[in-house]
Amino acid sequence: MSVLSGKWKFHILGTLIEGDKLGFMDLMREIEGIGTKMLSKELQDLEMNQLITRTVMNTKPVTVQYAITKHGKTLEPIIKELAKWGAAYRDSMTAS
Amino acid sequence: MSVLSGKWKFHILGTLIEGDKLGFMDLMREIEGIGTKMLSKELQDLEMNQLITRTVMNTKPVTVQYAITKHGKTLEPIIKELAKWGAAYRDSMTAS
DNA sequence: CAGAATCCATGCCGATACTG
DNA sequence: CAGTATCGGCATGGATTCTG
Repeated sequence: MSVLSGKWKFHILGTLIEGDKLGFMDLMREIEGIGTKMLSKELQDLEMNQLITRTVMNTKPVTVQYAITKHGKTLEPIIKELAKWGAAYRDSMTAS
Repeated sequence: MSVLSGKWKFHILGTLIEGDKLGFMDLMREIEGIGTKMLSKELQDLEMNQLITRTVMNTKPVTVQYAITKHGKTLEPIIKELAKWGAAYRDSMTAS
């Protein structure tokens, strides 16, 4: 299941699930810490695996929209669980 | 949530959840493909994060038992989901 | 059996600069 | 805006060997 490898895949998918239809810059802003290279690479991976779609708009400064596919949505419960678990995990660590 | 990074963490956790109390060799056999270095390293990671326990037995050739902790069990639903998803994903790819 | 140690290849991932 | 190109560091992870 190396489909979900990479530091950012889950985060990207999560962001895309919440806010449908996001542009490149939107993702950059939401994810915080990722660079253009990583983002575009991860995006390509996800597109290849048909978890997201990439749509180039015919506007002036050129915009692109990324969105979750039906297939990608099947990951929603997992991502939600993962997010919950992550939060709970952090809490339990506050015994520092 | 880089706690779950590394290629094998999920697989190890999954194996440990199904078959409670496994030795080093058991894991090697179950996981197939992993080497002693990776296995012991991942195991240490997981122990540090308190997801598994490591118990050294006082037997002749020395055996060690690894087991899931209560904390680790909270990951069970996620791992199960992930496994299901992985299977479904593979199926959907059989449109090659 | 359990694992640490060593050596080494791959590639992940980051910063910066450049293109359409 | 949305990337690609390039350079390079550092971590990941594999094969093999060695220890208690």
